[in-house]
Amino acid sequence: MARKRGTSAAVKIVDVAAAANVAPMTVSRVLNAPDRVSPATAARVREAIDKLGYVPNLIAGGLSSRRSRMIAAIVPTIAHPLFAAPVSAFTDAMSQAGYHVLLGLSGYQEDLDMPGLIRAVLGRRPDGLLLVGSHHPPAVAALLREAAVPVVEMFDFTPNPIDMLVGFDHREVGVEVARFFAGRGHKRFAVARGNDARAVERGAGFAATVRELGGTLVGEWIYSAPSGIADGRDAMRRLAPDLAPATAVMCGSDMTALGMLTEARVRGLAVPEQLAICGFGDLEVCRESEPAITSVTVDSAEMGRMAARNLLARIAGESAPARVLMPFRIVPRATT
Amino acid sequence: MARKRGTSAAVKIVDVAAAANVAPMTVSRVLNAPDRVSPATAARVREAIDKLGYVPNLIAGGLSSRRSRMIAAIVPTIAHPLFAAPVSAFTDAMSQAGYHVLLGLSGYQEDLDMPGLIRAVLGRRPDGLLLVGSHHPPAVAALLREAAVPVVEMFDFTPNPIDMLVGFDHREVGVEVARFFAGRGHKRFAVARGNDARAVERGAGFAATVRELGGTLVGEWIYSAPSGIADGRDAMRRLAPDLAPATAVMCGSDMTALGMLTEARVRGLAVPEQLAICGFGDLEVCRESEPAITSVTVDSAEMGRMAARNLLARIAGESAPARVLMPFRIVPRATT
DNA sequence: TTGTATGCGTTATCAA
DNA sequence: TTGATAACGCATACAA
Repeated sequence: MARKRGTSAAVKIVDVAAAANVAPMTVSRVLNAPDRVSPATAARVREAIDKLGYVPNLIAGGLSSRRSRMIAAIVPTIAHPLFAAPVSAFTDAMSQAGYHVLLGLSGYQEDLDMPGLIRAVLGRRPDGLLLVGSHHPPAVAALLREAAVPVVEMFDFTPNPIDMLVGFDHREVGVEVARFFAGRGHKRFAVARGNDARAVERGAGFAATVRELGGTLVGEWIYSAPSGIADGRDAMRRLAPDLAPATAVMCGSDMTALGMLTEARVRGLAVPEQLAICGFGDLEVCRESEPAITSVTVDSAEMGRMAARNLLARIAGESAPARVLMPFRIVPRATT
Repeated sequence: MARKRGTSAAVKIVDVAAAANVAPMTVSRVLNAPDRVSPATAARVREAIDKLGYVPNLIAGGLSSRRSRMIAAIVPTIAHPLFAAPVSAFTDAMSQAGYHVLLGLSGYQEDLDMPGLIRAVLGRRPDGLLLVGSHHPPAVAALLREAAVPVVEMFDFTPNPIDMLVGFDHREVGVEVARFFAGRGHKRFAVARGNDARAVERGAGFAATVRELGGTLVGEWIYSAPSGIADGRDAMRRLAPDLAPATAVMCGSDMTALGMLTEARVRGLAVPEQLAICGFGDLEVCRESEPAITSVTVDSAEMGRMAARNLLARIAGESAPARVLMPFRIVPRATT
């Protein structure tokens, strides 16, 4: 014996096996495949487990079975409610299925070493990955494809997912918001949005549709993601000179929308008469503000659960759709 | 050979060792203790690592070294910004130290099987635990003490932590808010808060101090945590009959405060003349609302980093303070 | 500075 | 239905 490690007082599978007068393998089966053990021995084993307070070592189990029962979730931030909701739903669904979620925060900085983050996480040999967003450096997709691990991307809807995708079409959101405004007679439009890829797409769809419908884009204000209320107030201050006569603004998020609404009130601008506002995300802040803010809603909890379902199916070797397009809907409220 | 497992195509430490003409142990050292390897061989090994795309299996490493380099974070919810900020900061700090964070969502339901959640997480053999909040079922503390794993509790300040504690004194917050209001001449007070343990403490401190100072608690509205804007609007509707003459309200969170402010505006109540409002958390929503809302601020990002620092110190075998009391401060704004 | 032997705690596989 | 055995891929302890 060439080692002198600290004798772990922790109870192991052999201890349980000894206490129950069975082989370790039988204990393992009681835990992982109960139907392959006779009820009598299973009961005896469970008794021993309880008596000894045995907590199976999933690290050892993972090494042996080559299944870690962990999922890595790579998220730009959990501090924005837009992401917190689907990530929570995803985590809950995974927990119920017996998986644990490793949280990786990628931030919004371009200089973050995303491939490094992915590599670090792959060292844990996760059974699957959740990526929030679909705009990664090319090295990331290569890394993941090579690792041959199931991946779901969530939030975006792009043509060539790394593996699977659950999201919605941000460009189409912009298109629909423009149509919604136009349908209410608006001719003048503006945008206040973040510089993240999704907001860029929504902005592009909006601008293109505005042109198509013969409207005018009178102003555009771009801030750094993630969006806050201050960004909306700021946008209002910058865009104010261009907002008369009546203009309809698409905001990058509900936070931005609330900020614009707040600043509009301060400036005595009539909403929606002089300024119509549409947010994005349908957060509580929109529903409960006064006036209530029109917003684009998407069932983000369902999106998280769907991502979990598809990932679990793929892990189980079942088929799962490569791309799931989630619906969205504009909820008209008092700001339009 | 009694097995026929799938021949893993994955590159392992022996493959790198062969490619670099060294022993596997040398490769391990290049990765975990570079100063114990000569620069020449280290360079050769790194080259092999890059060429083969070797990603060390941390599960195997963890089993061998008995250090998982994982931390489990048990949080009621990440969907509330009050928790999202410190948990983000904690996760960032841990990532920088080479640790991964396992996310466990405990929710607010009493019926959640918290001991079960803890046991499941302990199966991963985390090197440490972060618990948000200090009000656990007794079984949880027993479980964790027995596991002999470093634990930090965050957010509360209680006399007998399981292990370590970084938080602030919620009762004292209530006391200070009452004094703050009284110092501005208020005699009539009300509370709108959640039913979670921390809000209960703040409410108790507030009520006791109000009595002590000869004021009157004219109303109290309690909702289910976590708090939202709707809870604040609701509170305003319920408390309205009791709010004349001028009353000062302590809210359970900034969301509640924003809701009350919104509903007060709808009802034409003058703020702060007829109704003074103080929130809790100092979220952006307070700073950027109009009027800006007075709130209690605590550096929650620093709290998360501090929790990470202390946990890392303890893991490294260094000493770390058992209890760290974080300061808080009332930020007077336009609602008081 | 580098290498060798061994075990970390579990599960897949085959045999009984 | 149960058991014996050999990996799983790496790092510790010790030797050279």
